[in-house]
Amino acid sequence: MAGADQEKNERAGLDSARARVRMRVPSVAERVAEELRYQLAEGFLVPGAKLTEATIAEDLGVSRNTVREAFAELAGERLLLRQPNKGVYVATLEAGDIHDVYTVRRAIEVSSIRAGGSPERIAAVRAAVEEGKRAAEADDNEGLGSANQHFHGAIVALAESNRLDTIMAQVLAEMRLYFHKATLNAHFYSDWLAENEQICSALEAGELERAGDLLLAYLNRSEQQQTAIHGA
Amino acid sequence: MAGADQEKNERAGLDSARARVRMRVPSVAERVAEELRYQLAEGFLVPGAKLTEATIAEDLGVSRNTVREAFAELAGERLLLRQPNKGVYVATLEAGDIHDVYTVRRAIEVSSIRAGGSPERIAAVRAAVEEGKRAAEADDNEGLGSANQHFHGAIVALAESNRLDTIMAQVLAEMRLYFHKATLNAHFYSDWLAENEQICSALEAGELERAGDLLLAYLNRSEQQQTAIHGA
DNA sequence: TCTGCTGGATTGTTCAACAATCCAGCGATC
DNA sequence: GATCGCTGGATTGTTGAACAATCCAGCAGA
Repeated sequence: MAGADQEKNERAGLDSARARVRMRVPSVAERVAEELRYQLAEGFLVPGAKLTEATIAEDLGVSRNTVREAFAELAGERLLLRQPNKGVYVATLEAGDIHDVYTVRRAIEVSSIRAGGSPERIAAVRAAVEEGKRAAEADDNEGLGSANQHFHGAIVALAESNRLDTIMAQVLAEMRLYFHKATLNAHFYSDWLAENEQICSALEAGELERAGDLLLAYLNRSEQQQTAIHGA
Repeated sequence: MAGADQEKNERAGLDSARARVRMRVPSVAERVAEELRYQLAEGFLVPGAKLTEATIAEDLGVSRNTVREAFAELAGERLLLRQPNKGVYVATLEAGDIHDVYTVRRAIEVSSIRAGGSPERIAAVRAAVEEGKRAAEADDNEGLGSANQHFHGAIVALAESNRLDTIMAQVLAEMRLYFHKATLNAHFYSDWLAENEQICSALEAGELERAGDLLLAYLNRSEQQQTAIHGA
């Protein structure tokens, strides 16, 4: 979910014996942002809804200024839209946004898979594929969705780039917000479950070009489907 | 500079006759962020420098809370680093950051150029190349740097993706901060001036694969050079 | 030399206030 | 009846002050 944040206490340089872990105590503003992110992902807050500073502040028992800080963060992630002097609204799908999001995904996912990755990272991709299979067997729609996100997240993680990871996390958060569950009718799943398997196999076999092509084809098709469902 | 922001008043949907332009009056916090971005790009604030809220607030004649908001924005862009309870510092180059940044650039630049673009967008790339030539003739080091940034920005703009554009703008801002002028010794320039020309020609000729390969090679070499100069 | 304390400085957060802006409603006018 | 202008209420933008929490450097003492 908020996978974009937890790498802040990365310390490649090990301090002698025990690496002091720097006990992460999120600030209040961060916790507010986290809570809002959660509500957005879960569909409590639907696109277009207006968020009033005072209301949220009171609901969460924090100061209006703190809420403001959280808003700024989420606006930076494109989850909220700030309209000066009017208020902040949950982001809505504008014309071209679907294409835009998929353009980003094509860029970073295909590039990542084409460069390959360490065995551990590849294993993580495999794990996501298996996770999807298990969810399918268990008829767990919820689980299928997140398995798919894990799959694509793991692909980007191949590149071992913090920046790409956070970009991907943000894009996935956007997609969760826009395409919330509704569009995940089970008839899609059979398609990409098999396809993820294929992509993963190609990756494991070192056929990076083919893996990239398959992934690209998938993303193109997925964009078409989403565009067909929601407006252009 | 802050090319990441001005597209906020985009209105594809034209309102009947006169499109109301929505007179952009940046909020105070935004102006503070803008000022800091400027000072960062210009080298007034060097990596590692500490920014004290109260000081900046007084210097710019704004409230501490407002400075805080600006800090949050810049921290989101990775230009500042927030260390809880300690303060905010100008971002410094950590181990692996160079590779990380170039990984992002490879992903989005190569992907963008491989997909080609409209004639107008291609013309913009050409314009950046010519801008570089002129700067070279005039021995304008400053101009050479920004021409190069325009070139790579124009390449990403081929994809016509707001999201990719802002990502690229942020990456370029990071590079301005880290590699500020110092590393731009003129002997590099002859290299990539000719190379930009080649890439642009290939693009104009529709030889997208070749253009992508050239660009990729350039980015790899550039990464090596930067890594050689700064630490790993 | 190490330990532990302590005071000062800075950040994190809250609160209250006020200016600026927007919006809906409501007459007044043509 | 539609348009214009006003007005009042609500919300945002920004400020200033306050206080708790945290960090850090310096210092006293073992």
